Amino acid sequence: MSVEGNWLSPAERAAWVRLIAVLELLPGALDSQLRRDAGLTHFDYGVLAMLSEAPERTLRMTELAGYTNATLPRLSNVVKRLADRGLIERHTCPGDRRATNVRLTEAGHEKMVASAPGHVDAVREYVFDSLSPEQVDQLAEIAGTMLERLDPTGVKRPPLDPGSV
Amino acid sequence: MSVEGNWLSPAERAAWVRLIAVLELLPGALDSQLRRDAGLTHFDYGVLAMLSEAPERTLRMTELAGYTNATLPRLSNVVKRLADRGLIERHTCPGDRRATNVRLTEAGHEKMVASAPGHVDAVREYVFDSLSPEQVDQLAEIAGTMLERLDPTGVKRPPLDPGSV
DNA sequence: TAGAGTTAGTTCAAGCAACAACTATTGCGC
DNA sequence: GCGCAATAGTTGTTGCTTGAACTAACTCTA
Repeated sequence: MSVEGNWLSPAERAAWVRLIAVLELLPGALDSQLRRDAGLTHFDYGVLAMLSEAPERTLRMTELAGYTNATLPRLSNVVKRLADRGLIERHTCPGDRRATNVRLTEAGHEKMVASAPGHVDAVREYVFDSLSPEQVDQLAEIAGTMLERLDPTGVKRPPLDPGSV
Repeated sequence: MSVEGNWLSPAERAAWVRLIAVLELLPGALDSQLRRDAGLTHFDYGVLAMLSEAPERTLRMTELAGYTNATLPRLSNVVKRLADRGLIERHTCPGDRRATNVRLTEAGHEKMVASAPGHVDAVREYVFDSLSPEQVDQLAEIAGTMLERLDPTGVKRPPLDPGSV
């Protein structure tokens, strides 16, 4: 590139090219597995997973958008499609009629139960099987640090209850 | 989720939810900066960067697709758009008339020189500024390990010359 | 209790990506 | 040499994401 100035160091560059490649390849790999085995996008799966952990299996659109790191328009379309398939329901909130509560249906819950194991296997295969326990902790630390820059307000982090995937 | 079986450990789950969030947010953040400041997608930028490091600033389509982790149809469209803007040129390879050689033009090189510093700043801001040198090495190691699972043949790794971003 | 401003969500147009089908060129076997 | 398979790219269709309006509902203030 021959541009002077504050360039990346060799160590940073090595980390960067690999991170970029992971960013490009991992989402596609996860999408392929879920789409093939469950007919779901990885993002769809995340929506269902968040709902399945929420109290009453219900969340408000804005809250759900925050947890899934999505914009509201994007979530709106995804939720519409999932509702058409009967996996979730939409109810206007009685208290605030601007708001919409999204609820996981029984069919949606069964879908999760059926598709989760295969997805977990894929996550293990692509990510955790080849990492040492120390590396898992390092990854959590590093990704958490990045998140504080990417989402400084921290709005977009779920309660971190149990069992997300 | 209440599904028995080989679930993720708490440590793995902590790493996973953070990694997922980074996967969702970082590409968008990089895209926004480049689109706003340079009128380029992050993928566009990667294409130009790869070309700027190649000998003669020229690469074959298939080779370039490998380096940028893209499918050939996707690259074909991107290259067409970049060529329309005068940033690259396409030449049928004299030796093998099936093949297309893509070359960075002088305008394309100037575009890189103009937009690289701002992009590097963004990369620093989102990723490296808040990581220790040890974490940078750990990240390189971890991402490299994942890549071996995601791209076992290793086809998709560039020569790792100097100055990629 | 109006009116201004804010919040929640949907919809619309434009652009990009994935997958499949297609063309053109090359190389190999007989 | 002739024909078949493999290689290198392109094109076209469909679906999804994004960003910008737009509607509806709520709140705060005068």
